[in-house]
Amino acid sequence: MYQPKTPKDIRCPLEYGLDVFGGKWKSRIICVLAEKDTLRYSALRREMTNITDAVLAGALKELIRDGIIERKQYDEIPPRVEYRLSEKGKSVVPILQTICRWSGAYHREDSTNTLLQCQKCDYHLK
Amino acid sequence: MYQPKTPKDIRCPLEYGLDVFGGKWKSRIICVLAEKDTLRYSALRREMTNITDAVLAGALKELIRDGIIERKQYDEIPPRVEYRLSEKGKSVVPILQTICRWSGAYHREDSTNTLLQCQKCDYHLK
DNA sequence: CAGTATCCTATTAGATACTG
DNA sequence: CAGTATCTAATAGGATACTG
Repeated sequence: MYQPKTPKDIRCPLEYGLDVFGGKWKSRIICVLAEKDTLRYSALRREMTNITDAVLAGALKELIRDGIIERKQYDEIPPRVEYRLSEKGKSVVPILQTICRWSGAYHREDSTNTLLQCQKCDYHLK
Repeated sequence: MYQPKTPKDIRCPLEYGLDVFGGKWKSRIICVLAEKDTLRYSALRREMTNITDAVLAGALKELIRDGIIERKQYDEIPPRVEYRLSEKGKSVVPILQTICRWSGAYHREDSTNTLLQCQKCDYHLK
């Protein structure tokens, strides 16, 4: 997990937003949860393809801290933890779709390297 | 300037978009150029407050490569170079404003640490 | 003036092993 | 199962000096 020594100088709302859903994994996590609604930790990791636990757990913590996703823990054995978007989290989805739609015109898929979870995204863009 | 060894796995339009205007400086540069229209290198650096040449020049190169800004060089002495948003660059401004508007509800300014160039942004949010 | 070149640090991301 | 603890690697970002 990562922890900056200096508390990150976020100096305007725009920078705050880009920090909340920027980075390599956060937007993917939000997209997957937007589609699947509720996922257990292991299912979420499977959807992400190639993320490691250290990185996934770190990203989830930040998303929880920023109020984007909610974590619900069931005290069972074996343990069960479910993740889903909060209302705030759901409110960023249209923004991500807007970015996606804007980029769609410029980012032509080389077909060898496209995310499965973005087929939904492409569908919405038609 | 920075140059990744592996060519960055951008796997969907969303990731492309976040790459184009994400990072610490790119969105600021776009905002400043959206407001000032055309700026020389030195004026742009002045607007950014605390950016170094190495970092500014690197960010500008990426923005040019991605077609967001245009560079016009006048062969004078002393040299003059002007930067401005391309049409593609102008088309991202509404997206940045959307993010800004979304974040505005959550990012409460601590007033000690707010960007000058975001006063315009705040103005638009009223 | 408008950058490059070089070196350095901080942060992000990844690999691997381990645990309640 | 759902993580944490460590360690390492890659990269974004920064400081400083220099140049056509």
